[in-house]
Amino acid sequence: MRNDKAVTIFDVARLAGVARGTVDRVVYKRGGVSKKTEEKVLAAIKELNYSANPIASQLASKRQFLIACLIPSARPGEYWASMQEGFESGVAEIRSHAVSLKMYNFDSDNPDSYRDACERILGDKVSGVIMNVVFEDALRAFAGKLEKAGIPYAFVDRKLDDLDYTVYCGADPFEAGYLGAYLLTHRMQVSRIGMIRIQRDPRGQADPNKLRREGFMRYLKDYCPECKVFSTFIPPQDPEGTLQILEEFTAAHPEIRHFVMANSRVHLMRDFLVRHPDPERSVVGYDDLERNLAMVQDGLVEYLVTRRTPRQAHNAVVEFSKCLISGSAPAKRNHYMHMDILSRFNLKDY
Amino acid sequence: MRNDKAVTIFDVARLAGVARGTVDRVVYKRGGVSKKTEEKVLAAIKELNYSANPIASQLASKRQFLIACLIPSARPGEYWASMQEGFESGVAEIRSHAVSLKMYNFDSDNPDSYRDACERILGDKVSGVIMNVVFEDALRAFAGKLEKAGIPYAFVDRKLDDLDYTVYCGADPFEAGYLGAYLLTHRMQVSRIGMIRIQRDPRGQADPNKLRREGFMRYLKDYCPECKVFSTFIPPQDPEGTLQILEEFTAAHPEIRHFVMANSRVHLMRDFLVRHPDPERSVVGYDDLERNLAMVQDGLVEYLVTRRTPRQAHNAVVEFSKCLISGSAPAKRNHYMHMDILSRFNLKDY
DNA sequence: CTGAAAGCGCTAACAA
DNA sequence: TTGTTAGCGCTTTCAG
Repeated sequence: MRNDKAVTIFDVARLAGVARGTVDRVVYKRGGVSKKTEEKVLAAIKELNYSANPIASQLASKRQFLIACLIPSARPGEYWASMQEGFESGVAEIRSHAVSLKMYNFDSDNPDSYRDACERILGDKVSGVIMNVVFEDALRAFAGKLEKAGIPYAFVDRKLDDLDYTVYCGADPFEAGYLGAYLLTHRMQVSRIGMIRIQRDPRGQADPNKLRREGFMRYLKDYCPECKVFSTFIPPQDPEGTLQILEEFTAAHPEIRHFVMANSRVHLMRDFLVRHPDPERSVVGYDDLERNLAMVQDGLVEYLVTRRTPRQAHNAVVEFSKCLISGSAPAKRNHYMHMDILSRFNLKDY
Repeated sequence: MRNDKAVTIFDVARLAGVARGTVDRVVYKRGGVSKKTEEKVLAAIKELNYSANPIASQLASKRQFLIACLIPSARPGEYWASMQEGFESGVAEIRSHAVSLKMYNFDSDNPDSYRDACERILGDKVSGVIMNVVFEDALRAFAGKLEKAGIPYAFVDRKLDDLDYTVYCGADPFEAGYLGAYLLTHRMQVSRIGMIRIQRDPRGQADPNKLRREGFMRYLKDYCPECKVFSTFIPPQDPEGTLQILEEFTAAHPEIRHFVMANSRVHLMRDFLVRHPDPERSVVGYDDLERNLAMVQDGLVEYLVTRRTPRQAHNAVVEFSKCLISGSAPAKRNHYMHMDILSRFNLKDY
């Protein structure tokens, strides 16, 4: 089983009666080989069960791959920042210096800055692009251009199913929503739930948490049909305003003790929760931002539903790189990640 | 930041005014270099911020590493089988053909077969050993011999803290126990818990789940001090006997609706649970065996506390290999894994 | 103690 | 269309 280790390109060449260069041409489908020789080589490869030594290949070829990462800019600790971390640890894993990354950040509230970043990518002649779904229409236009230019692209976290992406790494948002509702309600009698949402200035942006909310509502329909959900919207950049809105909301609905935030910013509730302690209250949030984890640690959030954001990104660059390096389609195109449940007692080492 | 990519051993040699071979000797502390030259080389390395290209290094050195895996033999689907899977996927990740694995299985009920396997390893002149803790005394003796022979070893899952292992990958069993008690009791009024244990023929075997049980009890002490735990023991190889014991146990304690199995075999309760359905009952188990996952899927077990067994093993061989290849101590010696909570609604893609 | 040189298995440019 | 050859960056043996 491990004796195939000895099989080199040289053995194949000898058996096929050709030069090493020719074998190489066949292996990498570089063309310029007669049908007949190709068959001989292929036969020899099969017979010897040859597969190229990636180490040697790496060393000899000075090929460089530049992967463009197209994601919103973020401050440290925000969602997109941990995604960026994941990208970087991904290239670290494929230790070969053959792959490098370039960030193309844009303002997630500004489609023009997005289009701008796309243009820069097209101008830079990168080998591939990893991205998320933010502005759907602009994304479709960009993907079209990439395909025309023969540049492959991959999705992290969210994807558009009908596009011709190379790989995808992410979790099912509908299921995440479903799970969140389970965690918020099981073992309890819950008749009212407060759903806190974020005021957004959409400008063509796809609603990023729609599917999560749908999953959440679906669970209720399936298991707590009598349960009612009341929503309110808070301004993400305005702690004062947020506090006030939450106070008004809870004053108007004093019977609500169960809250959910389907977006990644349950930490925005912190002030409110700290000021109005209530042992009967239960809060479920999403995503493994530092500040969210701290909420769980401090007992303000009971459950956090998440997948490892950095790992998702990490996997994406690893898988995508493999495709680029090998020049072939991935063994598995869609990599769905398991959803993690985080509580106060399994937070360590996450 | 990426321009250090150009720095080769040649640059260092030139700057230090020595031959490449000398630089190599210094880098790998192979000795035979005068203090003075060594300093020059070290200075040059620091100045250029040189670090060896692992790809080239790999290719040039024909070193081979054979890692011995010392774990109990297992049938497919059992705990040790998934650990073995993880080992194998680990070597697959370090694609370099420099590392290979050899399994040394023993009968987990038979210390003699264990000692036998140890002897075989010693005879085979392996480069390193990955193992778990089963027979503590015999293990200590073996570890001593390994140290004497200069063979490094790593632990997966469980470890003995006072031994001089190279790396460890696993999860904290005490915490796992603590978490399990939380999941079994929170949001509920629980005053009695049934703990199902396995009848074992110890013969010098360390009790593998002691710490888990301690963690479990500790949680109760901290959060449900009035809660009482009743134990019973079932025979692992005897479904009839198991059923009968469980029936007797529950007949004797009809008020118990909360059960825990701290070992990896909650699936042994399946028959009983199926025959005596009870929507009020709650069961918590451990470890991600296929058959346990099926119990969760079928609603027989409410929560499973686990870490990815194969991943643990996978990480162990990857980390251990890195140490072997680089010949140096690991950056991080203890790799603690986060504990996963598995429920019916986040089972997919695990 | 140190330098020189022959590869490791593969790629790519150049000849033929 | 195919063969030849000079490296990739490092290790290791053999002289000196």
